[in-house]
Amino acid sequence: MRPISPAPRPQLGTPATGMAALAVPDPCAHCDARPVSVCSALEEKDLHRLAALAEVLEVAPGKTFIAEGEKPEHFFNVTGGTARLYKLLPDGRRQITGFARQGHFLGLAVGEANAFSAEALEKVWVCRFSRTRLRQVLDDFPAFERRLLGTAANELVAAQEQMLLLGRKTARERVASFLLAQARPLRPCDAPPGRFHLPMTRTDIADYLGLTIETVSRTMTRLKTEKLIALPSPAEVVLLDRARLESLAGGFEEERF
Amino acid sequence: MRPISPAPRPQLGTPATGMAALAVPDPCAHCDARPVSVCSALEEKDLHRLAALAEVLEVAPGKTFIAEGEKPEHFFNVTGGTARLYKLLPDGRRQITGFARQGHFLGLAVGEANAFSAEALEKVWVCRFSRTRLRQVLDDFPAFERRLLGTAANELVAAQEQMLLLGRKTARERVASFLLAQARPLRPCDAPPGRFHLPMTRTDIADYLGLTIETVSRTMTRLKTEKLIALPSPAEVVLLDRARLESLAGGFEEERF
DNA sequence: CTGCGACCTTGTTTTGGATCAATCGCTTGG
DNA sequence: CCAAGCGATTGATCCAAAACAAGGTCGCAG
Repeated sequence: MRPISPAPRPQLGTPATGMAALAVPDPCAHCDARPVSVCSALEEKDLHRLAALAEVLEVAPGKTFIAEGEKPEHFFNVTGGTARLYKLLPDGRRQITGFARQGHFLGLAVGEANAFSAEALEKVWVCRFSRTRLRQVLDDFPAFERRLLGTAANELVAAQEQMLLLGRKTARERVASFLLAQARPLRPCDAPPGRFHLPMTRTDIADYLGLTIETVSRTMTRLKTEKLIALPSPAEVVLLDRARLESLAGGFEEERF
Repeated sequence: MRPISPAPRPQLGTPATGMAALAVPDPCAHCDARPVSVCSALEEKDLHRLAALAEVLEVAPGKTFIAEGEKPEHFFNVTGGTARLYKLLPDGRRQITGFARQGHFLGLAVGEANAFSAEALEKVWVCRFSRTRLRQVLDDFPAFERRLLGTAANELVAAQEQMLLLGRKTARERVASFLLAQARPLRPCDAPPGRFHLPMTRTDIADYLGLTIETVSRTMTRLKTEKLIALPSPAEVVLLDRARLESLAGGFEEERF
């Protein structure tokens, strides 16, 4: 595993074309950690071969590029922007199962139907592979398959964490957990930013945390009045007291005053 | 993929030793479907080689064989019995993330710590591999790795379904979904039984569905008085009206009378 | 047989978050 | 400039499920 040196690399919020679409952020200089990605385990020569099998697409905000229940035709690597992944009940209740950012792999779904829908929150760039070629790709790139297994294992861990949140945490604990997760950098070794932008609406946050929009709003307001966070604007968050947020998110009893 | 013909195979509730520990139920005569399992994609000769790398263990009821937060030393294939998989919050709140039955694979966890604990509900038989040999096993058995990826993808789909349940379904819908899932046979092509045994307590069910024990009990009682199910004993369930249960579980509006 | 402990059920009260209902600020388009 | 529309916030009320509280049933050890 080493830097994919001379190839241009996409920045968050910029499109990526050709081979660059498969690239990922530079590994950390100290620990070599990178966000889990389709190709982060591949050598440069393999990247070129893989790029020939892929198409690069730009998805406009609000556009659905994976539809729950439909036959899976492709698999995707998100290279920029953010997408919401969700499931619906027949009466319209929605559960967002995750937000896909740069490096996220979509379409592992086995069987006859996609288990969820994916919709661009903001402009999204994806690198798309034909599903019929997946077998070929896996056979040709053993490192790719190994990496995919690692990706899936990571997602499974995240899904279990989310089940704990949805099944057993209070609204306050859920929002604290969410804000801390959003503050997590793409490369785990980077320092988490104290200030960041939320690309999703309050409705998205509510549907992700199993709450209503009103409860999300009230809870954020309360965290603000308690000086745990600041909200320069509804979509800008500043973490003012990370320690107390961590303790809240982890489900520790709240200290009494 | 074909039957592992002459090898003895474990029955639910019976121990398995030696190579049989790696075996799975007979494939369905009609569709060749089997429960997802470590070895269900392997040829018989590979099974023998793989068996040499594994130990067979019997886990007594109540015993924890994977502990959340500890360094993962092994990975497991459950060959009989049922285990609860759970995460805890510091104050003791518990979320059961799943129940592992015959064929379930445990320990894909990446990184330095197990993401959950696993505890035998009833007597459990597992086939255990040393984690340090995982790399070797994956390298030696490409079909194993492919199967593992399929397993992980299936679990991811189940986890997303559970997130929908925990985030957006009512108590009634959760219990209906749970009962139907418990009625699902190990081989998907088999007809689901109309009557089955619940190996877990009401407390386990509550911690799996994000409810309290009282709500689970009341909801089951109500389904019983409405003749959707019968409960010959607390642990024996008979599905009396599968269609209405499916509709309930799927989140369709309840029909008015 | 009796007493104990686990587990389950049922009744009552409480409450966290949902629901219903405005209002406020932006942005956009006329 | 104003109107319309959308997202966010805030307030008032409601309710599904939690919490609290008894009992009941069963299996088992003494």
